[in-house]
Amino acid sequence: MSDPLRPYCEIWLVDFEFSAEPGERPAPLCMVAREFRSGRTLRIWGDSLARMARPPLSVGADSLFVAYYASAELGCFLSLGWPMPARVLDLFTEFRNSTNGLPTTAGSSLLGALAYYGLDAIGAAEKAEMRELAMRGGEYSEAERVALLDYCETDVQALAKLLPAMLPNIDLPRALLRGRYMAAVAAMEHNGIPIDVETLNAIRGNWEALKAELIARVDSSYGVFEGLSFRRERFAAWLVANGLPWPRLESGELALDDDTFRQMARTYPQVAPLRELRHALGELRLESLAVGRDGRNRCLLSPYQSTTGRNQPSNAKFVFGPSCWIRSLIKPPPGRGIAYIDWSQQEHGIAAALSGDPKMMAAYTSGDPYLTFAKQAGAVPADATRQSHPRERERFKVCTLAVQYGMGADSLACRLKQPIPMARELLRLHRQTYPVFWAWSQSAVDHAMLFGWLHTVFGWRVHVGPRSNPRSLANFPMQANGAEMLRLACCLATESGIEVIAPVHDAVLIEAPADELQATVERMQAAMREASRRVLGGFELLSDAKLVFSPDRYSDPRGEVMWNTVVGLMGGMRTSATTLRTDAHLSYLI
DNA sequence: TCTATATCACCC
DNA sequence: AAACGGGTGATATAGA
Repeated sequence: MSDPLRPYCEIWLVDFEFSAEPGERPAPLCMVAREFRSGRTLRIWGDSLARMARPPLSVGADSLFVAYYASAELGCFLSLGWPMPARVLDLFTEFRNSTNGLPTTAGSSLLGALAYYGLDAIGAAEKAEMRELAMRGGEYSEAERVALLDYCETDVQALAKLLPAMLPNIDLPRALLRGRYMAAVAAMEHNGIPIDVETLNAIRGNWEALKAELIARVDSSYGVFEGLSFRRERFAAWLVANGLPWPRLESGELALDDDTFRQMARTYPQVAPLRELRHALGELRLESLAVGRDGRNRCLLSPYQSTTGRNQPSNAKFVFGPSCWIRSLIKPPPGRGIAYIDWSQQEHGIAAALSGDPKMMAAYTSGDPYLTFAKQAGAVPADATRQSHPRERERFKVCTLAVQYGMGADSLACRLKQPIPMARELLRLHRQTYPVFWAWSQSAVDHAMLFGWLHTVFGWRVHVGPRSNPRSLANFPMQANGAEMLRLACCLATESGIEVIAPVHDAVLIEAPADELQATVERMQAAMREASRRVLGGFELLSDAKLVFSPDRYSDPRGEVMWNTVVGLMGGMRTSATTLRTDAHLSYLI
C-alpha cells in the first residue's frame, strides 16, 4: 500500500501552549515540534520564539504541518509574525469528519480522539492542570517552564500516535483543503472585528439600570416581576385576577412565547405593554462579547463544529451572535471601511446547480428565483414583477425556503397564515416545476439510508446517526456545500491578502483602507464567484455587498429601531433621568 | 444550593 | 409519533 505522506520531505507535528485572554490574540508560551520520521524535536520557550523571524521548521509545500486544531497553532504563528505553512493537516478536523453525525463517547478533543483509537494519553486532570498553568500567563519559574514544555511535548507525542492511526482513513488531498481553511481561520481570528468600544461600554454600564427602570414603570400595573425576573406563577395569578384565558403548552405550562403574546395582545390590549417589556429585556447579551484592548472582537470561530461543517462561534462572544441590533457596534476605524458581502440565495443556487435542475437554475439566474418560480408554475403572468404581484411572490418565496428545510404543508400553511390546501398546492407546484431537483434530493436521502453516510463535493461527511431524519439529510447537501463554498472563498481571499475579518455562514465581513474598499470588495466578490464555480461545477452564484466607511457604523435594517431606542435611552439616562427620549417601538414603556 | 430540563429568543 | 435544516445561550422551574 502506498504511503500518502511520501511526497513530503519533512512532517512536523506541532503544538503550542499559549495564554488567550478574551478578545486578545494568543500569546505563545512555548512550542514543541517533532519531525515525524526522524524524531528530531524542538522545545522552545516563548522568549526565544519571539526572537525568531521565521519558524524553526520547514513550512514550504514539500513539508507537512500536522496539528490538532491547527487554527490555534497557526494563530500563534501569526502572533509571532511567521508565514503560514503551505500544507496543513489538521487531525481535529479529520477526527470530526470521521465521526460526524455519530454520538461521541469522549467528545472531539485530543483526548477524545486518542480514546476513540484506543491510544493511551495523559489523564484529563493533569491536562486540565497544565492548561490552567498556561492560561495563567505572567512569569513562569524554571520548573514551571519545564513542566509546560513537557506537557506540550505529550501532546506532540499524542499526535505521533494519532497520525498513523488515522492515516488509513484520511483522504489526504481533501484533508489538506480542510487544513488550508484552518490557516484562513487563524487569519480571520487574528484580524478581529472593529468595535465602537465607547458605545459598548456605555450600554454595558447602563443596561442593568435601564432594565430596572423599565420593569418598574411597566410592572407596577402587573406585579409579575420579582426583581429582574419574570415569574410564571405571578403571571398566572394576574391572569386569574383579571379573568383572562391563556393558551397552554402540551405540558400544561402557560405558553409564554412572543407569538402567543402578540396574538393575545390583539384580543386583550392590556397585555401589550408586558409583551414589549419582555421583548426589550430579552434583547441584550453584551457581557461576554470578547473585545480586546485594541477594540476588536475576537473569539474562536470554531470551524467544522456543526454537523454540516459550518463554523460555530459562541453567540455570546461573537458580535454576529446576538440579535442584529448589536451589530451597530461594528464600526470601522478612522480612514478605513468594511463591507459585508453575502451570496444571494446561496442554498437555492446550490440546490439548482448540484441537482442540475434546468428550471431551478434558470430561476436562480433570473435574479429573482421566487417570482420566476411563480411564473414557471403558471401562477402569475410572464410579465409579472415584484411590484405587480407582491403577495404571490411572497408565497412562492416562503414555499421555496420551506422546501429547503423539508417543511410540510401544515407548517407552511401556518407560516403563510393561509389554509392548508393552499400550502399543499404550493408544494405540489414546486414538485411539478422542479422534478429534477426532487429526484436529486430524494436520491441523497436514499444514498444516506443505503450507505449510512453522505458527503459534500469536497468530502465533508455526515454519518446517519440517531439524530438524523429525512429532513436533515435532505438539507445536508445544500447547507454543507454552502459551508464548503464559504471556506474556499475565505481561503482564496485571505491568501490573496484581503483582510477578511469574519465569516458568517453565507457571507464575509472584510476591511480595507477606505480608498481601497471598493476595489477590495470587487476582488472578494471575484473570490466568491470562483468558490461557487469550484463547488458547483462551473455554476456562478451572485453576491451582494454593503459598504460602510468611517465614521459610519455597520447597521442591520432589522435592528435599527432597537438600536436607536437603546442609544436614545442611554443618552437620556446620562444627561437627565427625567427626560428619556421616546420611541414608537417602546412607546408603552416610556 | 446546585444541576438538569424545558422553553424561548436569536442567528444563517 | 412527528412532520422546519444547522446552531448558542439565557432563563425559569423542577428535582436531587
